[in-house]
Amino acid sequence: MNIGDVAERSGLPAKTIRYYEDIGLIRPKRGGNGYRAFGNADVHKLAFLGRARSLGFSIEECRALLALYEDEGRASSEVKQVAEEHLEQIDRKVAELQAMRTTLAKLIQRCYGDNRPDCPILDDLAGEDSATTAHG
Amino acid sequence: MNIGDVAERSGLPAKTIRYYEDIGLIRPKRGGNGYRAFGNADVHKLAFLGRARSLGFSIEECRALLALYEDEGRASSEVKQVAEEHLEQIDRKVAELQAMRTTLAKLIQRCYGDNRPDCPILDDLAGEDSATTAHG
DNA sequence: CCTTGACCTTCCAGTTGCTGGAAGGCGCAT
DNA sequence: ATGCGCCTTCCAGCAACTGGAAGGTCAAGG
Repeated sequence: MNIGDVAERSGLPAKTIRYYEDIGLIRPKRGGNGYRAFGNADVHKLAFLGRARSLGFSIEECRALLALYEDEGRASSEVKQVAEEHLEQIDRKVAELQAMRTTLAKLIQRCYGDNRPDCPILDDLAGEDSATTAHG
Repeated sequence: MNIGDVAERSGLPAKTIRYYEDIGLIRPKRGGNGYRAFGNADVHKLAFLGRARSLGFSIEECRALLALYEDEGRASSEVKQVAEEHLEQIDRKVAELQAMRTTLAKLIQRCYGDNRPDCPILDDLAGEDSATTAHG
């Protein structure tokens, strides 16, 4: 199978597949013409990676998950730990974004948004401590 | 004022301040020794930038906000629009993370996390369509 | 047989927002 | 003069790709 087919079947762009080979996530064979020659196992791995990435796992986490996947003797606790750490990471990120959201929404609400220059959003950013401020 | 003082007063690392000069967010003067010579206005701008960044505005959004801040004739609607677009961006990101979170939490819950190899998390990533699967 | 076009290859650069480090200059105290 | 702590510039690297240039390959059509 050539990279174009694999891209279609795995849902990943060809560029990304080449990149994944570069960083050692997959090791497709090569044909006599220099083209990558993928097998079904490669497609399967790539789809695995795509799903893991879509859950937000980093490349290194994906590498670890893939290794666990291929290790018949793994303990599911190892997988679970990777997943739990990632979940915590997500939760931290969500909390951070929610905090920003709260502050920003308050500022927006107080801004008239008309053609006059007075703006509580700018006032806040400028450090005028009116009411809302609660940054980083 | 030297960069060290400004870093302390603005809360931004010296490296970041130099970077902000590089990309044209600030334009401190220079003394005869080649050192940057900051004024209070620079410190103020940098603090503004720090707060905007802490609300998640991109550098380019910060640039726009700073320009609006310095434009006495601005309309607050312009500021509000920048802020509202950023708010929507945040909401999209939060939704994305929540979706990941939901899927991931379900998988984690179904994994025993013991020393046996069977693992619903890996099964899901491998594409075995049991129950939970719903990837991006 | 030759050309056309869609593939494939490699390599380099750019994205975002810094951060670290090397190599060297400046200013003050000893 | 020497040491220390500033300051300067420039180069590299992080994550995870993405775009594009320059060129090789392959199957089809004239």
